[in-house]
Amino acid sequence: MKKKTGGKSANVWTDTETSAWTGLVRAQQYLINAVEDALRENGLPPLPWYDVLWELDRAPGGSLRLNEISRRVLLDKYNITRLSQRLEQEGLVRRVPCTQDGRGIFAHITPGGRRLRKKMWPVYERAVREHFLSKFGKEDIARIDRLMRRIRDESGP
Amino acid sequence: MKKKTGGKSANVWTDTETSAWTGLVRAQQYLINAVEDALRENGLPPLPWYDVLWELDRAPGGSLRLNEISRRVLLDKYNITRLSQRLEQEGLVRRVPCTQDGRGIFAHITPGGRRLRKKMWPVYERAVREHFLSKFGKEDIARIDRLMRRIRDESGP
DNA sequence: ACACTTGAGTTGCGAATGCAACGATGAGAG
DNA sequence: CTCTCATCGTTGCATTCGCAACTCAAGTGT
Repeated sequence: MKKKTGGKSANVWTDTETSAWTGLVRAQQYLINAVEDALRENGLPPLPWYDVLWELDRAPGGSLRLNEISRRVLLDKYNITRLSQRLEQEGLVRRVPCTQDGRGIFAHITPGGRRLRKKMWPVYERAVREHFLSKFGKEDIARIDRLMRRIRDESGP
Repeated sequence: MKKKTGGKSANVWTDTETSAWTGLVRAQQYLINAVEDALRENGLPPLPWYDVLWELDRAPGGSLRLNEISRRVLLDKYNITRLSQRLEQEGLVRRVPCTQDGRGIFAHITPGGRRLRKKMWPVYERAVREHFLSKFGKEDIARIDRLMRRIRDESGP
C-alpha cells in the first residue's frame, strides 16, 4: 500500500493507469478481432483492404500517393507497397506513376474497388455497431472521440 | 437511397461516431507502434513476449495454462502454442504437461523469464507514459478505464 | 463398454509482416 | 554543375500469422 509514487514519473503505475492502458489495448484488439471475424465469415477480404479502399474512395479523384496512404492508415511503406500490389492484382486499384514526382506512385481506386468497399461496408458497420457503438450513448461517444484525439495530437517533431 | 433499415440504426454514421471509431483504432495502432519501436530500438523482444511474460509473472506460481494465456492476451491458441515454444527455446519459460488434465500444458516462467520482463519494463513503461499516460490527468485516465471496460463487458450470451 | 461430442493443443502450408539493404529521384549547398 | 543528403518506393530473407485439418484426452449419453 505504500504510495511512494509521490515523485510523478516513478517506474510504478497506479492500478487505474494499468487498467486503463491494458483496457485500451485489449478493447481495441477485441474490436479488431470482431470485425475481422465478421468479414471473414462473410467471405470478404481483411480489414486493411477496407481501410485503404475507404481512404481512396473518399479522397478527391479517388487516388492517393502510397506515401499518404501509409500515413493515414498507419501501416509501414513496404506494407503499403505490397498491399497495393495485391489490390491491383485483384483489379481494385490501379497503380500509376506520378508525373510531377518521378519517384511517386498513385494508387487509384477502380469502379470495382468502390463496389467492393460498398459491399464490405454493411458487414463492417454491423460489427462495429454491435461491439462498440451500441454500448455507448451520444455523450460517451463524443467523450471517446475527444480523448482518443488527444493521443495522436502534437506527436510533434 | 431508401432508408428501409427500420429506424435509427441506419447504415449511416454520424461524424462523431466515425471519428470516435477511427480515432480509437488509430490511437491504439499508434501506441502499439510506439511501444514496439521503443523495444526494438533497445534490442528487446516484441510486445507479445512482454504480454505473456507479464501474465505469467503476476500469476500465482508463475504459471498458466496455454488456454488461459490465450484468453488473457487475446491471441489465438495456435499463436500461443508457437509463442510458448519460442519462449521455451530461449529459456524464458518451461512448458510442463498438466497432470490433472491430460491435454493441458502449463507455461511456467523461469528466473530468466522474470529477469527479461523486468529488463523490458522500463522501456515499455517509458513509451506508454510518454505517448499515453502523460497526455491525461487522473480523471481522464479513470474515464478511459471505465469506458474501455464497457467494451469487453457482457460479451457472452 | 460403446460411440459421439466437446475441448486443448499441435502442425503444414500458404500468406502477410518486419527488417534491413537497395536503386532511383528530387532538393540544397558550394 | 556536381556532390551530398533526404525522400519514395521496392525487394530478399527470415519471422510470424491465419486457417484448416489433425491428435489425443474429457465429458456425455446409451
